[in-house]
Amino acid sequence: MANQFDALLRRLSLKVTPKRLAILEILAAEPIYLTPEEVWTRMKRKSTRAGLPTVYRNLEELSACGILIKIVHPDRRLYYYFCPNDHHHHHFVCISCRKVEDLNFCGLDSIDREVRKSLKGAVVSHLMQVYGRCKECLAG
Amino acid sequence: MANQFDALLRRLSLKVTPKRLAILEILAAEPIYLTPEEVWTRMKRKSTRAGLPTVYRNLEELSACGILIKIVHPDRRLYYYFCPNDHHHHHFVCISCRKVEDLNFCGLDSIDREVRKSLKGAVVSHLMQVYGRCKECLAG
DNA sequence: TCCTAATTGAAAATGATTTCTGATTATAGC
DNA sequence: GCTATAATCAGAAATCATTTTCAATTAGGA
Repeated sequence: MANQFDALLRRLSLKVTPKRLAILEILAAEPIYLTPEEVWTRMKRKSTRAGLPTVYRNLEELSACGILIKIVHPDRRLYYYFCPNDHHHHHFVCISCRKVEDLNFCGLDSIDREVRKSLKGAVVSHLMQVYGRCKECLAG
Repeated sequence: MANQFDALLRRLSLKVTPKRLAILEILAAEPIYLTPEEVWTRMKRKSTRAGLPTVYRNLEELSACGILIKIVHPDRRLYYYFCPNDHHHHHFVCISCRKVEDLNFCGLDSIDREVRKSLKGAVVSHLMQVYGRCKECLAG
């Protein structure tokens, strides 16, 4: 199996195309949230040229089936995509270098309990992003 | 003092204009996140006609100085604005009726401690939104 | 009241994302 | 391997929330 994502795509009955593999390789290579356009630029560098709409479509598809995580930038109206290697979806995002680090802490259990108890509602999903500066950016 | 926001605006050295007051009144009247366009529509109903750019400008300004809270919808690429009456910025947002309720629980202290200790980074800001169905929508 | 800077409206611009169309390509079945 | 076919693709054009521009108006201090 030339590529680690080959089997993953097949399992999800998505065709294994050079574009899809390139996108996944780029995102798997750096633990950073990238915009569709940044992924596209990196593809050109790797001489896997693709149309921007293709990049958008694939990122959307791959995040829809759970391979990638998609977030919105809270200030600019942009989508960012990230390839997590584990299943923990809470991140510390450095506002300088955009590096992503995992947060071991997840307060969702307490939140779920709180919503159920005092609001009598039901939690469907949640979004938690913590922004700051990472160790390296604080030093530099 | 004809209007409760009069003094607030003066304190922030923002001119007290009919449009600004109308926007604040609309948002203060319902505990719901509204899009700029929804605010604009409600202004027309109140016969305080304003241009859409004016609504955008004011919402941006008012959220910049902390009177309003601005979030991005995680799926559609829209801005939502909300007028909090207290200072607690964690919300439970009903995905059916869009009503906003406060969450007493805030895990930021623990997160801050975690980031400082194990990542050696510094938290600058955070975004937590919990989506679900409120009591009424669960019943209806 | 007058002056000046802030605010506003209307139209045009922006820019990320999506849609459309007609090629191209991966893969299942032979 | 070969073929059929459904998925995928590129490029151009469209979409649409938001922003900018600029001339006209207005709020608030002097």
